[in-house]
Amino acid sequence: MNKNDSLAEPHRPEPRPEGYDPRSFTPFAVTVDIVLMTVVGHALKVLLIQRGQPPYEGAWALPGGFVQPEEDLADAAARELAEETGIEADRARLLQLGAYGRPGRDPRMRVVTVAYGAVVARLEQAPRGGGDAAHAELVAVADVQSDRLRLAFDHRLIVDDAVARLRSELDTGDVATGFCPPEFTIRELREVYEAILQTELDSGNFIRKVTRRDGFISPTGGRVAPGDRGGRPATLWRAGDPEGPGEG
Amino acid sequence: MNKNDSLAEPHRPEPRPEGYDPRSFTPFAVTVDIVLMTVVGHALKVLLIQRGQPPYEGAWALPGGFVQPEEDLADAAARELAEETGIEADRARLLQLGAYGRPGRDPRMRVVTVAYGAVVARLEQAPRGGGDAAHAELVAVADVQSDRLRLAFDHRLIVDDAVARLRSELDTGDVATGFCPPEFTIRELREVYEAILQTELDSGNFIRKVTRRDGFISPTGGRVAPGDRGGRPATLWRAGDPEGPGEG
DNA sequence: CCAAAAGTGTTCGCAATACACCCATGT
DNA sequence: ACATGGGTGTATTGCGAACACTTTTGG
Repeated sequence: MNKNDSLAEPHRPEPRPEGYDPRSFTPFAVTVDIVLMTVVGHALKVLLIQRGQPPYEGAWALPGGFVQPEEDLADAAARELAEETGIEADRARLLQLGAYGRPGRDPRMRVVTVAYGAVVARLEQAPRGGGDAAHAELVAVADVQSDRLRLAFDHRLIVDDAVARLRSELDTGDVATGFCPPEFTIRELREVYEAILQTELDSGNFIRKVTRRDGFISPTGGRVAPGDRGGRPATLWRAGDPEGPGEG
Repeated sequence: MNKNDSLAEPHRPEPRPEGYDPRSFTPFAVTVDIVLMTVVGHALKVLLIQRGQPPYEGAWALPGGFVQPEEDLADAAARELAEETGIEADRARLLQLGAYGRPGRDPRMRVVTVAYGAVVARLEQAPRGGGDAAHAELVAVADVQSDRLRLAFDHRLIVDDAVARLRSELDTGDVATGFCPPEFTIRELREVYEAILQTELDSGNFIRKVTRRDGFISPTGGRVAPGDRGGRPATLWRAGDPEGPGEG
């Protein structure tokens, strides 16, 4: 607390209000961690990788890796996403969640990680990326939050924050359509909401709500054939404005 | 995009899904930057420091500094706040805004900064901290956003993000009371809203709105004498629940 | 008594909810 | 005909905006 005790501070004589002395700093490792989320059936799932070596051997961890020397944080997130899952950034929506840097969060070294949420359309099974045989799996968020799974580092915290952020952005942001394929029915969109919020929503009211929201979704003109048991064919929609920015 | 081209990557042979190889990483400088915000009169203000040396000599910058080796990010923010402004963390509300790490954002070196918003009760003049004579000033956010002031690094972006976040948290979070002293009238609280949102709010409706919100404010029992021109005396309030967590 | 500021009541319109109802299809 | 799912109409309710009104003070 007191700025006069200078125990473990390497080269930092005193505070510099004009910024800092660029020659004297303690180096950190900076990584990005990806919270890849998708909705399968009635469950929100997150991609985790089971660790095969210490620390936290056997525990589940978020995919991630080092930020490269000449790379922006968002670019690093996109690259790690592609490398570790095979999903190119244009198939996912990335949003920064925040930075996590508690000392000791990685027992090996001082690491600050910047967490990114990645929203992708229904993945039925965990993608295999990078050409390695690590055990990646799409895990229900409920299993994480009920402590049925042991998560490495502070990744439980990061997942909790990601889910909270996702819920809060559902009604205001454009995140929800990211869980749907390029063309989708309102039923699919509603099931995304229901999986994330863990509630049942009234179909009719939901239709009005999302169609009224300006610039949120727009009809493609197409329709989709009903299922085996009949029913009126559903309208197809895409994210964003009719000719607006997005799917062009 | 292809993991086989390894051009500018120093010691990173291939992606490691189990996390990363702790021996091979590129070191970053990690700093915290503080967006100290306060409401003075009808204006939202932010604390900036005029730089006396290159780069960005003469431009205005956010206070901030390096994260220490054994320090959490939030602790670093609290320490920098105290060192550079003399404001102890218990007088301010700190909230993490996000990480900024574009390559080249600091021409001297690769720096990732974690920005923190700090909300404090009315500061009439810029606090002087740290024992140095740097020129610190409380600047109207309007002056920043109208480009009347030149900001260093990507600090304009950070200020914009901070203000946007502040506005969005006004209606849901507890930020607003942070701009008020420990005991305050609803008029003071309303003036905070008006300064931040740049609107006029109906007094009567505002009273109902904030008093109805659960756990937001509670009466202290005290009243305050009216001004020179008379008027009914106002009730005094404090943040949080009656005996709840906060002011005790 | 009048002005000023705090706080309450009253009305109106909008938006969310509940739910009935019609539409288009398969069997 | 009937079941099934898509979509609209309608009544109710709760909340916020606008604003009139009451309360409590100073001059």
